[in-house]
Formats: sequence, structure tokens, C-alpha cells
Amino acid sequence: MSTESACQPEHRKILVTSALPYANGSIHIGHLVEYLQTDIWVRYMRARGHDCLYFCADDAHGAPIMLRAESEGISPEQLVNRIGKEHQADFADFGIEFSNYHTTHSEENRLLAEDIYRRLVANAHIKKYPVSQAYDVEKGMFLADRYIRGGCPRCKAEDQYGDNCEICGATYNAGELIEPKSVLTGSVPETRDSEHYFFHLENFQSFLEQWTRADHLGAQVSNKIQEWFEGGLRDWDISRDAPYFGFKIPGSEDKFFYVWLDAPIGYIASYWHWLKQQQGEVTLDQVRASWAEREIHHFIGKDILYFHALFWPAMLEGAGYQTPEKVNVHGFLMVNGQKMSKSRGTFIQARTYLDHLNPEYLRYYFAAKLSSGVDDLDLNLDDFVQRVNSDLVGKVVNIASRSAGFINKKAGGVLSDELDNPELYQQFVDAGVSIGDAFESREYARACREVMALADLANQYLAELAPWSLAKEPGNEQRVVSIYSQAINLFRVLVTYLGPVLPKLTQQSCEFLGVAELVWEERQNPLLGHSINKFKPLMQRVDPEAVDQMVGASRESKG
RNA sequence: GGCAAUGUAGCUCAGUUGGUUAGAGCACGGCACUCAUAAUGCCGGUGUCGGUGGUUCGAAUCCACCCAUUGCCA
Repeated sequence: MSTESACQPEHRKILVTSALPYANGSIHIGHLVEYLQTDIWVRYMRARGHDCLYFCADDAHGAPIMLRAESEGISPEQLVNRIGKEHQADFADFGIEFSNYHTTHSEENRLLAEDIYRRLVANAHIKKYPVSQAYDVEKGMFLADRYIRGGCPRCKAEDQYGDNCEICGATYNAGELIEPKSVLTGSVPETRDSEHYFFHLENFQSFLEQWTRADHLGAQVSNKIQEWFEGGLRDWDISRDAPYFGFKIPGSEDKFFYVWLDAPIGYIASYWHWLKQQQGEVTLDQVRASWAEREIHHFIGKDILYFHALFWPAMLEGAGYQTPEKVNVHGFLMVNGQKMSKSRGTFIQARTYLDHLNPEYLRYYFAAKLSSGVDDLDLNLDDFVQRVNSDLVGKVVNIASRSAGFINKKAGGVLSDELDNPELYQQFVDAGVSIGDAFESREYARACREVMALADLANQYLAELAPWSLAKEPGNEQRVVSIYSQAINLFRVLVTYLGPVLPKLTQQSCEFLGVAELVWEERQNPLLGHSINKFKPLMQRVDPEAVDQMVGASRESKG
């Protein structure tokens, strides 16, 4: 027995989520950093035998969706259904395996949101008071800051959004704009009062100060959060006036939950929906109890840290729901060292990528660059081509490719009964402890580096022994078979380690190796006297022209 | 504007609590090999560690200021 599971329970019950994509647009490669990071973690946990569920959903509510549906002449439900299907197809084609993918516009989510809200009311965490806000008389609705444009009060730049100036960077209130206009109708907004509902975040000051320092966030993130405490925690506005696409607040006539209130609740709703599929009838109380029994791990981008590290744990705590074990935060994606840009063709939709390239390439490249930190990561397209080709095709797959022919032609496809170099094999097995730790702690870049260092060792091993030369002299057949068998066994261990990153390569390697699956713990037992199958190329090199075409296609499809 | 993060070889990145001639992969040059998807192995330059000052016997590592990039400001 190795020491790798010494500090962990044998069998953990884990529940993992990725942030819910907004049902207002397509998935792009920036989104994919998160879903791939999460999927790799989930696959690793499953490979280690843990009970690890992965939930997501579309974030379906809010004014932007209502307005877009209106402009397309369809209902918000129709829009959300269409986009939801598109999202799920994109995720599936990237090999992202959710346990369930739901939507926040669902009965489960409505019941949960209402329950959490009622509990917050009962515990005196909700208050109401009027707010003055811009109102579009023509449209008959209150306007969020982004729907108002006007002159910047500081630098006088024209046509700026209602919350900040893109020219000088000033932040202000929409009321301060010079000659404000509604983006929706062009009319001049009126200021009107309306009663809003607020979540009394200040009640959770001490809870949050403790929670955010209690190892639920990384050190880097935890420090960042401390800034927010310094200014004091403000009330969070959780209501929106009709018309609004969302859930009506219980007990009100025309107030709706702000989209960010019910969005994270969608994690639980997705779980509930899954539970019902598994078990039939499941009550709200049962879901709440079941949610509490799992280690909850959220994966999010740093842009929505605020919601997941303050509001969300406070809401859950205030309503008597289980708070998360971990909130894992990643940085943004840059392409060729710059922000993704439509004009440069680096704003690449998931579907555009899939039209030109194998998803495994991107899974590997992201893994090779991801750490547990919140630093942004750079997709350098030249580096992408070189890295994937040399690591995956040149190093890893090459080991199998250069060994399979001899075993199949001269040994009837049967591996030797003994390894040529058990010590080297054991070294590969032992490396799994450190590689596993790297996956668990989201240090995928380190995991990949360590795997590639092993691949180098395997290639060096073959170069030193030069079995192709030995084979030319009679009497060496057995030795040569055992050398190539060793290499194939080393390859098997490497693919086991890369399994969470590369599901398709893993599957094809299983077919080649003649095994049903690659289980992490099974790596300790080499394949001996075992029949393998004909070798077919497991992965094609990245074609730089395909990358160019993808960039070209992204440049064309503006908008 | 306020706050924060980042800035290490051509590219992408490691660099533990400050300590010996600053590392890896890719790219590049030479040689070897030819089993392998022109793959692999060996050898080799790769660098004022963003800039300027300072603390220290000694700083990529600590401090101050500046520059650049990125992000956050409910």
C-alpha cells in the first residue's frame, strides 16, 4: 500500500461545480479554462475512486435575457432553451462530463430560492427600503447602469456607460452622467423611487472574516477579500422591479429576485434535479440534508469572487444551509499575450475551435499552464502548436508508437512475462504520489511537467538500450521483447497520469493496450504476458494551418 | 481615480524562509541513431532576473519610488 491516501478518507463524497454560464451568449475559449480545469479535477477524483459529482446549469435570468428575447421576438424561455442546448453540445464535445446540467429557470431552483429567502427573512437578514433609480418612461422599466449612457462627469467624454468611464476610468453613479439617455429607447430617464429588498450582509461580518480565513480560499484570494472588510460590508440589493425575467419574491406583487441571488442556488437545484433522476421523489428537506453531506467545491473565475466568497456563504449560513468547503479561483485567459479580441481573431468561440482542432490539444495546453493561483494564463498560439506536438506526440505517444511494431510483428502481440527494468518501472509508479498531489491541489502545470520528465526518461531508456540494434543479432529476441514491453508498460503509466486531462487519448490507448480502463491504483501492476492490439496513431500533430484558419474564422464572425 | 496582481533566456514558465558560477521545456546550432506520426538521444551560447535608489557581508528574493501589462471597485 502506498502512502498517497494516508491523509485522506478512503472514500470521499464530493460535489463540484463550475460557474453557471449566462444564457445570453456562446461559450468561448475563455470560459473553457474553468470547465476544463474543473473537469480535470473531477476526473482525477473519480480515478482515485471517490464519489465525485459535477453539476452545472445555465444562468437564465435577468434583464439582458429578457431584452434579447424581446428583440428576437421570442419568449425568454425559448431563448434560454436554445442557448442551453448549444452550451451543452459545446461542453460535451470538449469532453466535459457533468453529472447533470440544469437551468436556473426551473421549478427546483424556484423552490430553493424561495426557501432560502424565507429562512433569511425569518432570521431577520432581509430589510426593505426605497431606492432612487433611473426609469425609462417609454419602456416602462427601471434601468440598470449599463442601459444608460451619457457624458463622463469627470473627463467629459461622451457616450459612456452609467457606471464607469472607459476613457478616464472614473466610477460614478448614473445620476451624475451629463445628458443621460436610455440605451433602450433613447429617451431621457426619469428618477423614480422604488422599494428594494436587501440582504443585510453586515450581520455576517464576523462569520465571513472567520470563514474567508479558514482555508476555504487560497491565501492569495483570502488576502484580496480582506480589503472588502476594511470598508465595511454594505447591504446587498437582491430585488428588481417588474418587468424582469426571474422568480417573483414571495409575498410581493411585482418584485423579482435579482439574477445573482438565484444563480448560485442553481448549483443546488442541479443537484436536486439529479437526485430526482436517481431516486424519484426527493423533498426540499432531503436535498438540503443531502447537500450538507457532501464536500462542496466551487470553481469560479476571479471576476465573480465577490458573489462566491461573500454573498453566497453568508446566504447559506443565514439560511441554515451547508457552506462550501472550497472556492477555487482561476484567472482570465489571454491570447498571444493580449485580451481576446474580435478584430485580431483571438475571440474564439468553443464551436469555432471544435470546427478546426481536436479538443484534447486545448485540454492539454490549459492543463500544462494551470496552477492553483489566480494569475491570468496565456494561450500563445505558436507555443500551443509546439508544446502539444512535442509533449504529446513527440514524447508520450511516441513511446507506444516506437514499441508496438516489434511486439506485434515478432512477439505475436504478447508482452513479456517480466519487465526488463523493474526499478525504472517502480520509479514511474512512485512518481504518481507527487503527480496525484499536484492534481488534487490544482497544480496541473506541475503534474504535466512531472509526467513529461518521465516520458523523457522512457525515451532515454530506449535510446540507451537500442533494442532495434540488439534485434539484428540472433539470440536477443527475448531481451528485445522485454525491453519493448517495458516501454509499453511505462507508456501505460504515463497515460494513466494524463487520464484526467486527455479522455480521448486514454480511451484509444485502452483499446491499443487491450484493457477496459486505466485505474490510478492499477498502475502498480504492470501488464505481463498480456496481449495488446494493433497500434493506430493515437493523436495527430496540430496543424498550424488549422490554427490560422480558426483565427481567420473567428475574425470573420464578428459579434 | 483608488486598490491589487504580474513583469526571470527568442517563446511559455519553475525559482522553497535573501547565500555558492540563475533553472526547465520548446525554438536555435552541432553530432549520433534510424525502432518510431521528419519522432528520439547526446553536447552547446542562450539572460544588466522591468527600471532607479536603498537595507545587508550577500537580493531575482526585503524596502521605496517609477515604468509596463492585467484585473477589481458590490
